[in-house]
Amino acid sequence: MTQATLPGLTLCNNAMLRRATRKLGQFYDDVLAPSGLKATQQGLLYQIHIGDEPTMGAIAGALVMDLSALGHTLKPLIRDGYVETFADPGDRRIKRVRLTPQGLIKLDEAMKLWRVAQQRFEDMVGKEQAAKLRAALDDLAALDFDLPPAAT
Amino acid sequence: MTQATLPGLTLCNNAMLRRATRKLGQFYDDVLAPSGLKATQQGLLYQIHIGDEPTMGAIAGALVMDLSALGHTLKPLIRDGYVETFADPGDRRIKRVRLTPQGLIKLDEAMKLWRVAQQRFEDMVGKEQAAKLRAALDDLAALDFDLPPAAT
DNA sequence: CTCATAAAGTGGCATATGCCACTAAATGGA
DNA sequence: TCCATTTAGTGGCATATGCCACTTTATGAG
Repeated sequence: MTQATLPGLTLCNNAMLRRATRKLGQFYDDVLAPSGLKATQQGLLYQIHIGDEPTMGAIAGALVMDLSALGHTLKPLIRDGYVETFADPGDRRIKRVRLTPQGLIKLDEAMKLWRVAQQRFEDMVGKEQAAKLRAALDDLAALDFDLPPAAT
Repeated sequence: MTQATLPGLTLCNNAMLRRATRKLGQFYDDVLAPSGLKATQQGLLYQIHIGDEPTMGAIAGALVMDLSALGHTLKPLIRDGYVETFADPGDRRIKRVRLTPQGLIKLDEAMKLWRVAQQRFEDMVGKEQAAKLRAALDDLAALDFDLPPAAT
């Protein structure tokens, strides 16, 4: 009960991650603002771009994101004409995604700004440090939390 | 244009951070589910708990969160009777926040689950590694991105 | 004391994300 | 061939977060 000695939330891996995400998100968003895209949208356009007309599921998987969340996030981009979807000819359950010409132009524009943000970030924390952090985060995203005990 | 050689979004510090946050968030949320709280809510209740009837601004600052976002996030917790607010007697612009008795009970319940998640996480990535990650994320949240060039 | 300005929140609007219940389409038997 | 099951998305609902325009209080000149 002596809350004077209670540890801060600095001990929670999840809370720290969210907090850092808010901070960095604000920074990248600020730099990307002139393009009219949020950092999340730039990242999503890029992910679509580097794929070969990826399916919704493939994108969601790559981004470790819920499929329905991806669908929601895609809506404003489709509305604004940056992205379009089409049913896979071979399997009509599957919906594929691609950038429109406008989307490609917008992505180029956003990438220029992204490089600025990325560079400024790495100038502050150090290229090495940044790479190490990304590697750690990559590992994190790949973890498999299932099966609590799983002994034997 | 040869997208075959385009680097994955693995290079974007921000994207990696968000991705890891989604992953870890799902894990902590899963473990906390029996309490009915999301990990963000548990973290917020805890932050309020360790403070001395903190002001909205103080909480937002500690969590590196927008003040209005905090206000929004607090609503369901107030609605569910876990948190209550009251005007500071000395400065009526200031609103202070505290847990209700119910909120304290719920926090205890959630903390038990949180420890399980935290422990399982550290068993997987290693206590050392987790601490290092948190430290890095803490530094990140403390960065000051203002003044781009700032030479001379 | 009076008013311009700063400080602290609120509300509205928009995106980010998740879960769940459903629908549509493909698949694997019987 | 026909149906139970699985796969891929959609829509609705709820929380997480931000920005911006205001409203309410304090404060600090004058």
